[in-house]
Amino acid sequence: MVGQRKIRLYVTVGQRMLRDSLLFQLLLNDDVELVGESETGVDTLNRLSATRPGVLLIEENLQDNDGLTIAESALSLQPSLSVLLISDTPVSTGRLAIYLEAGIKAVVSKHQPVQELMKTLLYIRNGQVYVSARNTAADDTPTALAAYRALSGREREVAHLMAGRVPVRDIAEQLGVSCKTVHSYKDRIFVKLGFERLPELILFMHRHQHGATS
Amino acid sequence: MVGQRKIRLYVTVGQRMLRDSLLFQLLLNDDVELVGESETGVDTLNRLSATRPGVLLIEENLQDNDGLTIAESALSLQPSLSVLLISDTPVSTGRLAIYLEAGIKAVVSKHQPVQELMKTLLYIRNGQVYVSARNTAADDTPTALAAYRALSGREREVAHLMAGRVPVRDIAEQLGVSCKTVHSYKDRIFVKLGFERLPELILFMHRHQHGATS
DNA sequence: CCTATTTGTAGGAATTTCCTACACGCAAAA
DNA sequence: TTTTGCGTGTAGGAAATTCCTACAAATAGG
Repeated sequence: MVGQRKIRLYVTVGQRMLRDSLLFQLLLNDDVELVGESETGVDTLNRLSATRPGVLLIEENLQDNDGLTIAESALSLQPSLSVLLISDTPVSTGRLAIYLEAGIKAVVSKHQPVQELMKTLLYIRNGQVYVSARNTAADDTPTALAAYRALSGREREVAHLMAGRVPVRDIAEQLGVSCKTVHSYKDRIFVKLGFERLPELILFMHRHQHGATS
Repeated sequence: MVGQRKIRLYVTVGQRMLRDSLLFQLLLNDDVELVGESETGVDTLNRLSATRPGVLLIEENLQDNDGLTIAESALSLQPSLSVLLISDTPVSTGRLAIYLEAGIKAVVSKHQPVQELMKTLLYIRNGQVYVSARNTAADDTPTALAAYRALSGREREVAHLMAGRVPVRDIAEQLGVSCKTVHSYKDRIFVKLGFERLPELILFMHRHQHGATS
């Protein structure tokens, strides 16, 4: 009962590289269904009625227009649309208020981690507004960090080894337990930290100096 | 014998969102070992000798400096370094020449697909220079597209269904073959198109109108 | 017409994912 | 203090996935 129906997603991001890497991330989630993508605002508006997205993920600064304007037009065309704006800079409370006023459901800045984007997307899927806890400063994985500190000894060992890309088999051997046990640790670690795939853990461990392999 | 030793990668990208999503991509490859990351050029230079990367992936336009300058400094500090520059705009032949002159191994623009980045990274890992085929215009998955057209009938059917997130089991049933067979198709499709994970296929199919699931 | 490759089909082994289980210890509640 | 309960170390099972290998029929090139 995580989420009811699929998220019909439309993505408007100018640069292909960012759009692609965002989409690769987002599409890993089964609930995300891509219904369209554009580089520009006008193109987005043109294709809106044909694609009928539930969520529009759109950059604030587009080549041809600004995202806010496009979002407003889109909302007038299709009021049920949930708009998630990606801003280039951290969002001040004042700006945020303006956005919300305009009917935008959430704003994520490019200075926030990608995971934030997915999280926000999941939140606003049903038309709810979502304001992330502290999106002003360089907050960063505060949740994950707290969770990490709460890991048990064994879990940390495994987390460390996994982040160093040590194969499960070797970890099991080193710790003198069965592979199954290692997998259990892995599962628990991922659940506790809220991660889905190895790169997330690697990156996290690296960033918190817990990952030094050698 | 795909690649000899691991790629010791240092990433300098200003915006967290882009950096993260690029890293998530790149770290999916076992051969990539992240040794450091920075948002700024000076920070990169400071940490260079401590991290000793083999490849420096750096944005052209940094907040504090321009990537080219930083790259040149980095190269004088550590001549064995392979620098991969990420430019904001498509790269003209002239600019490319200047970059190569400066000792940069390759340039990828943000208007190119992410896969291009990984491909390039793999190419330059051993110090070779890599100039992608046509990086001027909106080329785009020309390889994959050609490969797609060369898929056999059965393969296309499976590709289509998989892109629509139909479970393997259901595909097998629909086509009246065993799950194993479907997996074989899947493997072949991925090999032929040069993809690694489902989102790539989904995106590709979507972009070429082959993915419409009703 | 004959060899070489592609295509449709599938099996096996190793790994991974997702659950469930369960004893033990420590901590809070009674 | 005795009980109840949650977290931790440990592991098993089922299903799915990945990575190979196999092999006959179809087909394309000579």
